[in-house]
Amino acid sequence: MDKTTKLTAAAERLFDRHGYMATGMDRLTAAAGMSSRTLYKHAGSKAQLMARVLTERDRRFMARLEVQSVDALFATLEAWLRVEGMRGCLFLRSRAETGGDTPEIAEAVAMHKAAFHLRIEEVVAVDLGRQDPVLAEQVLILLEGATQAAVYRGAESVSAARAAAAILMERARA
Amino acid sequence: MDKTTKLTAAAERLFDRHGYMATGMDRLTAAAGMSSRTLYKHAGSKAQLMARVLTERDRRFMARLEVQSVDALFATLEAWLRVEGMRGCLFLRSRAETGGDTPEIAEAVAMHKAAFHLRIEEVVAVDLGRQDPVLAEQVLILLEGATQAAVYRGAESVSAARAAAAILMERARA
DNA sequence: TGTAATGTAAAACGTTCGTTTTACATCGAT
DNA sequence: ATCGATGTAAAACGAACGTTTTACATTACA
Repeated sequence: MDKTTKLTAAAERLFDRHGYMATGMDRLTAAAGMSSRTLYKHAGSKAQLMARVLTERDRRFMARLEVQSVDALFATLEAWLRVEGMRGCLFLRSRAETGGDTPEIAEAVAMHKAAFHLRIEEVVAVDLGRQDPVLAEQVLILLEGATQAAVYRGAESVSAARAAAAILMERARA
Repeated sequence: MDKTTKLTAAAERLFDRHGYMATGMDRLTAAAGMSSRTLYKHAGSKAQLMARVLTERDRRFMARLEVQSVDALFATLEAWLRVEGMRGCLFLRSRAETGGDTPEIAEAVAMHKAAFHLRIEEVVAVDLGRQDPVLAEQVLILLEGATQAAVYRGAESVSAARAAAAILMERARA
């Protein structure tokens, strides 16, 4: 396993579990199994490491969202949350912890959220046979809400969101 | 204005704007206009200050949620977000930044979210004339989702969530 | 065989962290 | 007039922060 990959994976796990700011570089070196010198050669800085974790996560997450129906979006989210854990959106969390003041992180978050929004608009258009920006916004809100609610309500919140989306889709079709 | 109140208000603003961990005590003393000695006399510790900010915010927020209809919940949320800013849920953010490992904070968050959930179930029951746990869960998800989406989509996300809730309520009534 | 790259282990950098302490001022109630 | 409470200003605490450096080992290729 590549050193950089191992580092990024370890960082993602620790950032998610303990928070970005609360995760020190010593904890990272221990988890990644490398010296701080090697870590900095691959990471550059903590901010760059955070940004790389986000772009890598964006790649993995968006790959899963290549589906054809709104219902499949929720099925995908549920599987994702069960595997990756339910501690809230790592993108918005990074933005909140840095106050949006770290350019490389703010940019990675903005890119992801723009792609996320666009993908949902596309899936809604395919599923519905026409564009519907308001409905897409509602689906986005249900996905964000399920992610957020799952933190304290558990994975069943995705089922509730899924059912709500089905109702909205049904009504939009009629 | 009471010293403790002033401190709590300043802390809430800084925690929201820059993040909990990224806000140092020196920044707090400057913003609250008091020496560190006085600050610690009133705050106890940073964790206790965080917990107090949360319980105080819970009080203010829940007071606004004393409404009789689901639609009013969204009207209230929109007004809240416009006044208080849209940087995500301060409760879940505190939990994420501490990894849930600080008991007093984890407890404050749990209390708030339990009260929040209960209030929504009550409002749904009043509005609908009967209990509907699934619908209440969906309204909760729409409220959480609008709060989260508003961070990058703006306050109009609340309007979209509000319209979605209206559709779900209408269908539940039929 | 030798050299350049890549790694580790560990100390050290200066800064900032949360918190406590020291020394001194102000002020209302007795 | 004084005592106790309450405040400020500022230094100091040890620990942890992100980052760099020093000294040394391993490996791969010319």
